[in-house]
Amino acid sequence: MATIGDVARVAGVSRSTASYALSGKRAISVDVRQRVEAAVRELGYTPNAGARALATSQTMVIGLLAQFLEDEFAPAMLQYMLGVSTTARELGYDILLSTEEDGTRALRRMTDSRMIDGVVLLNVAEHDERLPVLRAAPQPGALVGLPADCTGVDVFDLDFEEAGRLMVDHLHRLGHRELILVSQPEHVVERGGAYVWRLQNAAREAARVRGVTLHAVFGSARQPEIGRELNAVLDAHPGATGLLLNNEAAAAALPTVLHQRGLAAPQDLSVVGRYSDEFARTFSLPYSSIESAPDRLGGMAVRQLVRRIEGEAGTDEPHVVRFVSPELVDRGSTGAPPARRA
Amino acid sequence: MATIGDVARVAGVSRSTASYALSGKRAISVDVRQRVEAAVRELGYTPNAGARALATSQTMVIGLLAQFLEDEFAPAMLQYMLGVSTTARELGYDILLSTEEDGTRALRRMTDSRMIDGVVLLNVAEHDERLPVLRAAPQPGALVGLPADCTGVDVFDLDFEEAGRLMVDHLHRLGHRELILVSQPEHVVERGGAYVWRLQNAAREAARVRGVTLHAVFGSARQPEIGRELNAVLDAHPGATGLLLNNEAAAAALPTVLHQRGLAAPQDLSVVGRYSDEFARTFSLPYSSIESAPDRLGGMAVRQLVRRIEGEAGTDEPHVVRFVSPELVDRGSTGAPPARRA
DNA sequence: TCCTTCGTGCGAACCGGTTCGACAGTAGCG
DNA sequence: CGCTACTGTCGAACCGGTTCGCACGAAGGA
Repeated sequence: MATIGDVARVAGVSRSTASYALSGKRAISVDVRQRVEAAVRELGYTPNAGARALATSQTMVIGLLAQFLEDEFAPAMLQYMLGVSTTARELGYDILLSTEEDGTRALRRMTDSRMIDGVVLLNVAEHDERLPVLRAAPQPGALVGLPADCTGVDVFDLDFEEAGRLMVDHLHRLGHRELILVSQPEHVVERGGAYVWRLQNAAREAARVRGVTLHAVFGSARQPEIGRELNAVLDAHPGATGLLLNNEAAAAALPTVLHQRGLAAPQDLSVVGRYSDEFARTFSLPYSSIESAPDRLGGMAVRQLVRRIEGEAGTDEPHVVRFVSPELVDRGSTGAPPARRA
Repeated sequence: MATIGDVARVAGVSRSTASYALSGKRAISVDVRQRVEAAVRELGYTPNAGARALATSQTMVIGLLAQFLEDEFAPAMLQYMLGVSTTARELGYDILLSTEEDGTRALRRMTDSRMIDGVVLLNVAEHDERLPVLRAAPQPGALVGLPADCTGVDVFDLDFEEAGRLMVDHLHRLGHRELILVSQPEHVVERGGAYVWRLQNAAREAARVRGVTLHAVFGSARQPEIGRELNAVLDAHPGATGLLLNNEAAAAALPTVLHQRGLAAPQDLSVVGRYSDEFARTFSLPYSSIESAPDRLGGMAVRQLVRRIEGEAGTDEPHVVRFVSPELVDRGSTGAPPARRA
């Protein structure tokens, strides 16, 4: 494999001159530059990443810590990963991926051995074990997901509170007065998935303010349990005319459930979900939903991370906590409440 | 950040001695070794990955080239990625992930700049553009998916021919004489997804031998199209009593379709799919299926790749092409054909 | 004409590891 | 007792880049 020494020799210059000719960090005569470039082409030279990392202490690699927790919807995680990966590549960075259960160990390995210039943490929990490790590391980090303590990191998340309000307000405005909210499993919350209750509490509060009855339940993450639970909760609240879903499995199961019960949305029941458009397309879910924008969030995290890595954001520049405003994608599953549910 | 020089100084030895004490590649007195180890702990020393890579020309990183092609089921790809990732970690390797559309460029970048010791290619097509690049690279490669030309690489794939035969034989043995096979979209085949017709042709041949009628169709990768197509093909062949699915979207859509038509499996229709158990669990698909074992395939590819990287498999050792035998996971969706389809 | 300045290129040091060869000191052996 | 063998350590070189300081020649100004 050709080294810069080979390039220099073929071009008839010194190694340092070859380096400068390629980086452009010093003035080089056109003649020499062209000779160097010709040598590069002739030899098929590509700089050795390890050597460059050693010399510049820049790896041009970003760590991506994904964790696939039980009862969280794996395909959703994939969307975040893709958002991070494609944006990173646009900015010239590669991705070192970890899917280890023990995220702290993976993070420590990556940062301590200086394999990466910065790191993106996905699916950050309320009290995430990885955060102390990240704060102790010399590399900057960006999070997707809102922890209790945001010091020292840049944070991006969907505004789940606003999402909860939006769901309730939307149906209230259409005339609904009794709603059901199906969240993700309760132990996801207990594990630190704060977004579940962030949405739920805000929805509750909005319902209270509007004088709307809201039945909030936790649903399973799998069929057939979630199907049974949906049936049960619809049985339990025959007066409810709107269904809010903050649970991918519930959304995927709902078509069958509604069909079994002979219900149609929005004629008999208005439905609003909270998931990504990609998810909706893959499973062709016909429900209006709050776009969770995983690719966008992942992209934002990477962009900010790269700004910090490249020092455009001075180390002193305050860290950001940015919430993406939820947007309701109308797929026609909401309307005026029926006089009486079938 | 502490370097091995710092460790050496604190331990009162030379850099080389510190290095040997840690690697164990030469005899070191217990006294010195303990002093070095103490210094490591005191300073929190971790070797710099770039420097080590430069010195040893081993990065302990494996490239993972995933491509998310249109109309291929993304969550399935994720399962392969997870299989690769977890096995790599078990063997001490990290994963450099590329999801670029232009796989050749990503591959060239990774190999030429020596960021990786080897590479796993997912979703390999019949005539995959990445293969010439891989063969020209100094690093070994392992594929998941069967290309036309396997020289110079290790190949792992599900035995799709056997899978096709197994599906047909299984239903034939139960007494079925007219079957429908729904494959993935035709343009997936045209793009080089040979596994589609490998299964289909073998199923056709098995049907011919057994005297079974087989209606083979290509299905869409999305709802609602695939739902309509399933209805149409069931309408078109009222005598068919068995349904074979080599199409994740079709499997996901089938529960609703069957419900709409008032059919139940296996009473009215026997169903056999071809997807992973993980997929079945996530969407709670009640159909028996040929396990596509993505995690296992990914793991096998990595294991073989690491053997080559670490030279256990001499460079001369012949490359392997290994097919995983399909296994039918019985979820109770097949049985004797009904006297007459409802 | 002499001195300064600028444009170019070179040599050497450095990044942080690993590894080879040399060399004391000690043990083993006849 | 002298020779060999082995153990344990060190110094130096090397991996392949980048970057700093310096030198040299030509151009420009006084």
